[in-house]
Amino acid sequence: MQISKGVEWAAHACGILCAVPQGKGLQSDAIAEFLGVPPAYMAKQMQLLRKASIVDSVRGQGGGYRLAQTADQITLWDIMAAIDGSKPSFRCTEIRQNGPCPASKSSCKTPCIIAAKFAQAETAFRQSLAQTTLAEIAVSASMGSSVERMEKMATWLQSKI
Amino acid sequence: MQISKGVEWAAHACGILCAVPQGKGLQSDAIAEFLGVPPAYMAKQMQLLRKASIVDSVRGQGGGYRLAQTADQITLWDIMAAIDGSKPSFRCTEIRQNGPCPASKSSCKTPCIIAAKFAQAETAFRQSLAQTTLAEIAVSASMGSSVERMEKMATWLQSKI
DNA sequence: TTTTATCTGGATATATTTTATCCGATTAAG
DNA sequence: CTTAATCGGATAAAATATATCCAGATAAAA
Repeated sequence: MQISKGVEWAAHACGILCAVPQGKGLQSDAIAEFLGVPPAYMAKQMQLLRKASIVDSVRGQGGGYRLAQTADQITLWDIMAAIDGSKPSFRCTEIRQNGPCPASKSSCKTPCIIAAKFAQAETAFRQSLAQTTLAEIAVSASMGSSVERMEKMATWLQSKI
Repeated sequence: MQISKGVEWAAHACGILCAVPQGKGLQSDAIAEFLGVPPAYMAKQMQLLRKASIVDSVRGQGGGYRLAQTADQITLWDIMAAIDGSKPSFRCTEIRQNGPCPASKSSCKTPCIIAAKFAQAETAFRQSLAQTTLAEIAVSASMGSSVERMEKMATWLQSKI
């Protein structure tokens, strides 16, 4: 069970967008350059973030992406759900209805106990991610970063917007 | 992010093995028949369960599979880890070290905050699964089952061991 | 108005993982 | 010795993840 790389990229992309001033936008290619990832595929992830209303896009010359919500409203779960989807990762195929001793249709109105337990575990996973906001991530990331790097990033960003 | 079907199959397979009397074994093909799944692939899942010491196998004529531990010692997490592996599903590719403003090696001794948050969420997931034992599942399943079905299952099992 | 820069959406291609099957080797009962 | 079962590896098909490209839409700037 692997989480797509796009989730990692998208999370870092949103982190950069935190530093983009109000009213400005950062291009998809610039984001890809900053993260050192393939631009064409990064663009796909940005489109998924837009569909989920996590970022806004501005078309045309001088356009780009910006956050559609404040950083404390966006959670890691929002980002993951935008990229990977929010369908349960455990797929119950109703095995209990198969074979020589199938459970009756009527007894299968309540979900299979195994599926229920997995659903419960996935809820725990989602809730954990939903407790982490982008704001928290941005702060932690800047705390763990040297002053030199922060200045370098600010300069780079200036040259792109 | 999808959990492999094998996890579902393995969980149900272990459920059946709960009903196999001490000292007896149930063949892989019989398990597949009972669950209505492809025998060859079911056999692969049984081998994974064996590698994880969740089941024991007996080779040769009259052989088969049985639980290697008591039902209350086996958790859903054990089964899932046996089939899907226990590697983290979020893969941190150290994006922060990429691009025009890379983080220094020395500042990357502590894990990336994003990876850390995902690790935390996965721990919540695992702990939730680890709290559910096979015994609990077997009881719940039998509670939700009709007397007719339980008898049918017992008869079928008798014919196979 | 024309040019330029950017996102949009779909088509396509490649790599990886999942799903599935088969077969020879091994083991044990009859 | 013959039969019945798992073991382990090789292989193949299907699905998904990863990645690229291009024509079209849109908007700012010249």
